Amino acid sequence: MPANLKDVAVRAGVSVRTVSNVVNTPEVVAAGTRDRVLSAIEELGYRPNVAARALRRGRSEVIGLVVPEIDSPYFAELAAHVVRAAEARGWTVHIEQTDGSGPRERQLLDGARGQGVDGVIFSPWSMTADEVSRRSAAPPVVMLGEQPGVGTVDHVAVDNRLAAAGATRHLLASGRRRIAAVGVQPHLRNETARQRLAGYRDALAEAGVADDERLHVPVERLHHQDGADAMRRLAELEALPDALFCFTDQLALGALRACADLGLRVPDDVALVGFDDIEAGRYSVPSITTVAPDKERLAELALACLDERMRDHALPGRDVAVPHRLVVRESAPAPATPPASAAR
Amino acid sequence: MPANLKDVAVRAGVSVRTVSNVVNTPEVVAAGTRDRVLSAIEELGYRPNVAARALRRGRSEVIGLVVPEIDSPYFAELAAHVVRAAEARGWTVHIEQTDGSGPRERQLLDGARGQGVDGVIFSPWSMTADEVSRRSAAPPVVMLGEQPGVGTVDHVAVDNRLAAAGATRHLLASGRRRIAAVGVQPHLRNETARQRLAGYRDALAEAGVADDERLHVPVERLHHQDGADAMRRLAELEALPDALFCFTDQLALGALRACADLGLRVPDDVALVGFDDIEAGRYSVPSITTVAPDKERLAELALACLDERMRDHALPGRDVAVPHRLVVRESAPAPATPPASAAR
DNA sequence: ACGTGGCATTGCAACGTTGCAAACTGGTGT
DNA sequence: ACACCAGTTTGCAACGTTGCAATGCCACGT
Repeated sequence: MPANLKDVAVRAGVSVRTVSNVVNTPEVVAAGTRDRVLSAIEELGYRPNVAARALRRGRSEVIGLVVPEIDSPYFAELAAHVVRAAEARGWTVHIEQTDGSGPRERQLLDGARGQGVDGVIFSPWSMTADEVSRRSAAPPVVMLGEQPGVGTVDHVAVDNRLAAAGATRHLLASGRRRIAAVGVQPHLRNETARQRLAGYRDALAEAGVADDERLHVPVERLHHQDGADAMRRLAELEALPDALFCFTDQLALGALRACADLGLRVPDDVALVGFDDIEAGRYSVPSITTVAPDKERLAELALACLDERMRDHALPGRDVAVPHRLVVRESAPAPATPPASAAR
Repeated sequence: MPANLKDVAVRAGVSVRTVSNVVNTPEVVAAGTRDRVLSAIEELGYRPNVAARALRRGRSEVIGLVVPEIDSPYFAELAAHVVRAAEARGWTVHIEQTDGSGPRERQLLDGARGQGVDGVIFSPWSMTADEVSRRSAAPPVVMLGEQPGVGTVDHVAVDNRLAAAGATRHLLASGRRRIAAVGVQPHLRNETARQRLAGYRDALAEAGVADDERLHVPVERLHHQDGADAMRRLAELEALPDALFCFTDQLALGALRACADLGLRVPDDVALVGFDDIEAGRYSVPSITTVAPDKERLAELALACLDERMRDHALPGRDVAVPHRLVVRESAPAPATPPASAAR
């Protein structure tokens, strides 16, 4: 049976309240008393009971991290940063997976209410900020990824449209003209995919390249398999694309695999750009050119938002931008290297 | 302010205790009363306060998952299974990262005591079962990975020695004779690495192949980079190895990348076998032959152990085996395809 | 000697829930 | 008519902590 405040108090010959003070506000306790209490704590191995503390204080110092799937490299890397940043604030992190299901997203968010989390970092798949805002009783929520309307929740994200345009421009600059967009999700209200498609179109329009809808490849999920399937479908077109802008690195890695199977050389025949800068893309052959969001910053900013929002529930929804950069690697090298078609 | 039992009780015109009964043991409440209470719960959006419940019951229905790093694909995939299996039991999962630091492992395990977790799934890096057992005040712990002594904690793992021997035998069967072991950790008490090395040696001995210590490559961590570094070091030997048994897929993927840089063909010049069966290894070029532990089963068995141990803290330490199989892919194909050296 | 102020310590109550055991209800058996 | 029983419902207390406000103590100034 673990020791409680009372056990420590008896041992140190002080009141329960004084022990509590030593634990929480040591500066108000006289040095002598403090030392005596600290030894008693040490001897008994006392640890505050978090349940009692949470009940009394009304805060648990626990936040929820709700993601589609923790085993997708992007979310795994993000989670690592979130856990580290949370720890720096003295918070612990509960992980929940929505498995990319809308109903489950709703259910988890509703459940969060009583689940003793002080706030939630939510990476939505199909829910929008509006919908989240309407669930009034829930604890503060910070959403990852852009959102169309500004509800009563914050959202923290890279400027997906700008980033996608940058990636596409990079491909255009190296002479590619038939650029596919892999990762479109027409049936879902997934704002991130929407923005990336918009950015892709911006860049095409800028360059005066026609936006060929046959090159928009929808996917169910964002796994390797979906990227591979997408590439195979593209290979069936009468004219092959000369580049793919994949909405995630995982899709790009899947497409890369399919290229190998199809006998297509990357980047010579097809250039690939991904998004997320996951570790695997740095070591693949060829390595993946990608849009790298500053994930550490993303996590830190999300927690900072949550922190403010926990202090003041009435805060209006905010829109926080996270820096990103294009990391040029082998799958879509810098323009100096023209595509094989131009070289011949 | 969220509704509590009292609010519901007032609304339904019953006592607090009856509402509690409806929530916890509906079968003892008369149907009429039950319906009235349920509507009140619905109307007020009542959710039990988990902190109060945990305080009163002495159980939080939260377990901790302590891993070196959640962003390593193996741990990410494992975590996904653990979270799903925990959810099926009505538990939530609290994630902590040790960053592969011994002191942090100890600190986190000690901290777990008061942290309101009912149990811990611990994937150790350098701590042994003996050490964990000695921390008496901690909640029940189930360790992932084999352990030398049987302390008072359970451990759930594949038979690493057997699995490693199988992987090595596969390489031997296809004619490889200079097989490197990548992932040795001599300075650490990492039992998993130890067992895999032992299995590798078993297979070599069996085949009458000398165990050349120059082919044991130590690594600091298990990242892609470490695998790539290992391969580069091996390439500096006077005689190149004709195969690598990498202790994790991530190391294998790193080695694969280094092979590309060194102009070595896989599997023609060098065959690769990994361990873990992470998703990325299924889509790399070439795909990675690997030892696949049944991760879903692993998670489920670990939780089952924890469950039993939570009911009976005095249970002796157990040793639970998880099934595994060798998945043959391109990086080390079946023996039918002899290595390039033999073919010439 | 006495009031004053600052510092250190304390007791009480409450957070929302559930274990326990008692109390109530209406119907049944004698 | 009365005791008894099963089926429902209830009140009280306690889990371990902390907010609040009050108390005790001591040295200082007048």
